[in-house]
Amino acid sequence: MNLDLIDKKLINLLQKDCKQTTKKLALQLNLSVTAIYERIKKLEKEKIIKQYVALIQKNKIDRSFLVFCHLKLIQHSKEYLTTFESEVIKLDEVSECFHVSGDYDYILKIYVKDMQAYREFMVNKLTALKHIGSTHSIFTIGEVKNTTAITL
Amino acid sequence: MNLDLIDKKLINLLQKDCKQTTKKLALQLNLSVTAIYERIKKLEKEKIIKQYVALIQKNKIDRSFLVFCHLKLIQHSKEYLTTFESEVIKLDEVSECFHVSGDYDYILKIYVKDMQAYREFMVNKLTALKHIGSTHSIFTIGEVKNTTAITL
DNA sequence: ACTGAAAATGTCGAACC
DNA sequence: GGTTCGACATTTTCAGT
Repeated sequence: MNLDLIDKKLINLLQKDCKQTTKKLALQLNLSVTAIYERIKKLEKEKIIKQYVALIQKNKIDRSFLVFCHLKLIQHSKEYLTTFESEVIKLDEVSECFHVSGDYDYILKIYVKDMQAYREFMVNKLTALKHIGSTHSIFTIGEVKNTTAITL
Repeated sequence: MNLDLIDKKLINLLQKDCKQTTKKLALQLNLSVTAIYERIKKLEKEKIIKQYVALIQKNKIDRSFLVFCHLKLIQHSKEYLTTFESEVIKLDEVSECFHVSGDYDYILKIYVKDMQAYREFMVNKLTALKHIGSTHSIFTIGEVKNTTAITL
């Protein structure tokens, strides 16, 4: 699908606040409510907009300690990869997990309450998974930028 | 604020789909529409819910090449840190940037179109910033898990 | 927390530029 | 592609209990 300038602006606005009314969006984009309505429906149908979600302030729910974990498997057979992946998905603390190229195999992004909670997570959950070779944890000491929006 | 079980379930539901009607939420949680309505308002007022956003399918907008970049500054004076941070925030390609402990200073999460776009980003934007010592790029070859939700 | 009701929006068809 | 108009369904919002 081809996105024109208005689509892009619309997407940018919805990435900042998806609960604004079509009326408000229409005003900002100088179009009618119906036109905006139809563009949004199209973006949803084309799955360009894949989801509408609430974002939570993590420090208010005791989950603001962020750790990146670099992880290596003991071996790289397909079986090892898939079993590890299907298991790591289930861990609630792991909000992101990417298979990467380079010195290690995976990067995990982990939100927990504090260092003690991280220790418990490591001991009881992460290193309990099969086929794990080594891990390296990097602790976040400051959030400079953290957005879900891709500016078009 | 103290969250009871219903609040937690409500937050979990809104993190998956924040556009469901209060009616639908009420049914799932066995409460009246108004009760849910007031709980949501409370969560918003307390800033536990900080934002409602649309999530975009990145491959449909040519931004599905994900790179993690580990970055070191040449020096760690407060001035160097703050100027770097205020500059890196402005880069649209950088969706996340965290100050971390360890071998390097920052981890950046960067979404671009492809390797060529990444090269251009590096040459023209990132390494154009002041005070940068070294960078190390890690390329993502697979997305195992990528959620914005924190399960309560 | 609930019921009930008013106000606002969402939704969509139709006629048209 | 865009517009306006209109109408009904649905939701949001809130007062009263």
